[in-house]
Amino acid sequence: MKRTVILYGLVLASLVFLLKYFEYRLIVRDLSMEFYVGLVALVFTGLGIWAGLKLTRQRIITVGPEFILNQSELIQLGISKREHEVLALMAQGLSNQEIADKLFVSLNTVKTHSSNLFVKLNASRRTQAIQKAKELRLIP
Amino acid sequence: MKRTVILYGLVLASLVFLLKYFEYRLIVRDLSMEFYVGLVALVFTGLGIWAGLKLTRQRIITVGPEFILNQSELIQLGISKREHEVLALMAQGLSNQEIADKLFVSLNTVKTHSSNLFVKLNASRRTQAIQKAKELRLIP
DNA sequence: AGCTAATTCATACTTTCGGGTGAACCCTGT
DNA sequence: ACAGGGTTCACCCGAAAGTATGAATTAGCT
Repeated sequence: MKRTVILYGLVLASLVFLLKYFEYRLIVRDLSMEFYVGLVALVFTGLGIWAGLKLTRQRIITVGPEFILNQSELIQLGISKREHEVLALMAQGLSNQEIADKLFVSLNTVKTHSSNLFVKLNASRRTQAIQKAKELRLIP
Repeated sequence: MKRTVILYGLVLASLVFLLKYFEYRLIVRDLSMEFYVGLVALVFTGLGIWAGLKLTRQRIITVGPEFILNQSELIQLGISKREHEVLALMAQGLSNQEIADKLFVSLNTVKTHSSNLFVKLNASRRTQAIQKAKELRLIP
């Protein structure tokens, strides 16, 4: 990323240098103006393509295993922190009792959280809630 | 893809047109040569970036949602076709009754299949089975 | 044809889930 | 100080899920 920007700057600088040189030759050898501009256009098009690909290649690689929490959807559905925790543990295949133990709360509390989750996610089963939550990128 | 190339051509053509116009102004108003060339460079850099991204976007999309069934693991665990079907429907958030209806079998049959699945996947809950199955790439 | 694995179904029983209701206790912001 | 949302917990009840066991049928393989 940084290297790409620096490289781009270097190429730009050297091109400015070449530009001046060609400008001199333009007067001396009377090269056509269109050719000169066309060359610049061509070079910078290639440069643009290269820079664009370089700058986005990172994203391409990290598309697979990357997880970005959809916070807006989380807010939209009104899912609280605790509920989100329960949802995540649910998706890992834990039972309500196991979730309760992990969060140091009672089984009933977990039941309340999950019940609220099902309403908010419009689901009637935990498996359905997990499926929907994954689609909405609420959990990895 | 095709549209991108055509669009690129159109932008190029209109830029040639603008070029001629500016060339005229250059003589009349004596605009700086460096400014003129800089403008062309800038525009074509942007154009290059845009074209490059457009032309490679197809690849980016198909990287993520690709799913390759892990057949060897499926055989290793001794999971049958029917069991695999049940597993897939399970992961979609369906209840045993819904799976039974979809496969035209009785609820008891689905229960048998799922019970066998849990043993083979070493899971004690359907959510756990789903989680493990996804890790092993048995389901998308 | 005979064997094996897969598929199907049933019955009975236990455990887990999910729905409904009510209530206490914090925080936070007005 | 009070309202509101979040968190916590309890009790009850019915539905769904999971366990165990047994058995009939079908399909593939030798």
